Amino acid sequence: MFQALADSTRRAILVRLCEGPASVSELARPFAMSLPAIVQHLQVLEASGLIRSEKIGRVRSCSIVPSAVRLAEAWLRSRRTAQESRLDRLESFLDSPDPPTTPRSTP
Amino acid sequence: MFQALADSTRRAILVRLCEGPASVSELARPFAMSLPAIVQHLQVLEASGLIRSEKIGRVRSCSIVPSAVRLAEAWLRSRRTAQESRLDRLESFLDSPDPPTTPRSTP
DNA sequence: TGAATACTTAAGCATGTGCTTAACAATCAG
DNA sequence: CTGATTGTTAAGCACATGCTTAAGTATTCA
Repeated sequence: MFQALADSTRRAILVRLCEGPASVSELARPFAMSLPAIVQHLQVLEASGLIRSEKIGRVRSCSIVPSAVRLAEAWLRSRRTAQESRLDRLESFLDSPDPPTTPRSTP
Repeated sequence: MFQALADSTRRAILVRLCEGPASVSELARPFAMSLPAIVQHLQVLEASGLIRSEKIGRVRSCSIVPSAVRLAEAWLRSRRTAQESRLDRLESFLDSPDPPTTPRSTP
């Protein structure tokens, strides 16, 4: 999933899809890149679960999967909060003027 | 940055660093991988801004940069909320029983 | 000083990734 | 049916990535 997010073209496609579903050629339009290249990016995005797509007639409509984005977000948040709560514990330890567990007195 | 997050070894290193700073060989210990390989991963992580490191004597101490993690998180959140607010607007549009801007009557 | 520790640098290699072109479906419009 | 539109498949190529080993450098300790 982070692998899928690692490419700037794919991120740009995601940004576009935030505005609503789009077809393959619609997604390809802004890029100076062949259509098969875009299709490959879409395959990576779909394999990662970040988007889904459905083919109706000859046009494939792609849309974002918010729950997948939320998943990546949650991973990062849990890393960050783990780190921050560690800092908080350290801070409160350093701030505590006279911890009862420490026999030494503050000079 | 997402590029740096794309590798599972690097993500595992980040998870480890959430528990506090660590030296290079300390970070390398859990992995069945040569030390230079780990150093390369650390270079990628540091170049992306996700970690920083400082060499004291002969040991390099690495630690996480929470603000960078927050940045990646914010990117994902803004994508997700953009998408969700779009859905909300659609929903409220569909729910509105009689929009005053629409001249047609509901049959 | 001399050996052990803790990295660092450099070179090389296998595999993965992002792109291309060319050729092939499949569907819709006239 | 014809031909334009929309996408798909396949092959191939250049470069990036993740690893390795071998040979350094710097720092600490006995």
